Amino acid sequence: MTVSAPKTRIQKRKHSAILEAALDVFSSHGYRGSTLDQIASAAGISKPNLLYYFPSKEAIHVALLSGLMETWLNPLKQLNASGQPIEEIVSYVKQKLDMSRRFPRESRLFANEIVQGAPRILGQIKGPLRALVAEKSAVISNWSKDGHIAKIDPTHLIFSIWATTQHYADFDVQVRGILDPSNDDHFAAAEDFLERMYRNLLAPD
Amino acid sequence: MTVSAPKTRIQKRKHSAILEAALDVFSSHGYRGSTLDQIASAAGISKPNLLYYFPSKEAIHVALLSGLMETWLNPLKQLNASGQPIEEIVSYVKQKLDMSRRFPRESRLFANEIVQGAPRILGQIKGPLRALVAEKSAVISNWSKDGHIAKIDPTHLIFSIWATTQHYADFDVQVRGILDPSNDDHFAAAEDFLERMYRNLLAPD
DNA sequence: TAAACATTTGACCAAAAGGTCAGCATCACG
DNA sequence: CGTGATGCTGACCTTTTGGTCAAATGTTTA
Repeated sequence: MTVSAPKTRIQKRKHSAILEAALDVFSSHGYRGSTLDQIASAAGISKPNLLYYFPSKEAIHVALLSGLMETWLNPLKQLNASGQPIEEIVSYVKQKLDMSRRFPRESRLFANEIVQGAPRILGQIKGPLRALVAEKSAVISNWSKDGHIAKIDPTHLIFSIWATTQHYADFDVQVRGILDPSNDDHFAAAEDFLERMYRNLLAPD
Repeated sequence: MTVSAPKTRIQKRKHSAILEAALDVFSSHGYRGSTLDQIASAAGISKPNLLYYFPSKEAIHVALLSGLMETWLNPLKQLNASGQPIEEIVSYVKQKLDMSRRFPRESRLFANEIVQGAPRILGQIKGPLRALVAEKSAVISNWSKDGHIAKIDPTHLIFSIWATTQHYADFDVQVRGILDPSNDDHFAAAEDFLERMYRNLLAPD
């Protein structure tokens, strides 16, 4: 069904046009709130044509999620056990915040999915994500043990980084509704705040 | 239509039964993902009966959201300008975390709504919530100015508290998928972590 | 260029879902 | 205990939506 391996030029173009449109639609209305007609229309094609490239609505959603999972995990993968501990973590925070700024749709896509129980990516969470967090938690734990950073729970540290950075993408309307709407660049202030927070937290006792 | 002011005993009971059921359903599937049949069934009544008490699906959703908004804002309202600054803020963090533990459905209801652009409560966000945040930000700013706490951006402080505490309700499946699933009480560890993080952040320079 | 293959779509289908309504059941109260 | 108000439901309606299909159009290549 051309799903797994697009071959021709036209297939590649349509494939990515559909995924781009689907990202737009799914991220702003959630899975159930999105319709094939919306996605097709956003991609500039007809609904049957859409279903020529993907066998079902769910297949599009799954393709999006698993295709983006890698991108999403990448910053954490880069956390380097041989680097400067505090700089490594602060750099991770900044990268995550930057992803919220540059890829808010991707963040909201995952947020929508997870808030509703992650029915389609629970496996990825309990598998690769869990393993990655375990690995990097161990790295952070060692930094704690060696006195390079304060003794904190590494997993909850990671959770807090996800929460504080993704907040600016996932709850964007709330952030904008509360801050001065004319000021579009709340990310600079957010970065200052978060850098300070994590440096204070991590400074060894 | 009995919507605004339930009178009889039976109306009161059914009204709250419906809202309770709707909270369950809406919070786990989102607005579009929930059906009147699901809600009716969860409330133990028929769909026409449900529509006897509420004029529409949307009316139920709106009733839920606005009814819960007050509860949701309450902890922040209690932030006392005359109290001990750091203790006031730490206490706010603990209260918010406790709400995530005790009322995860309510948290997810709002999360679902806001991630999708808050179509039904944007007014409440730009109105009462914005005003409350402005008021309490001013309080925190004064504490900074008077040297009782570090000089940090008060609004981003509030955002970070919302993000880190609500994370444990909104992204519950992810948290459970990553932590040891047999250990059900990650809230204790979360509280230790967050208390430490905010005390370190707020300690005056 | 013509056969083989790929792409596209209008028309259609069945199921799901929000909502209506006429009439039956039940309750409160004089 | 009778009557008016309140509560309840099966049957039905309409719209939306995911998905199918035969036929038409476009592209590739021997």
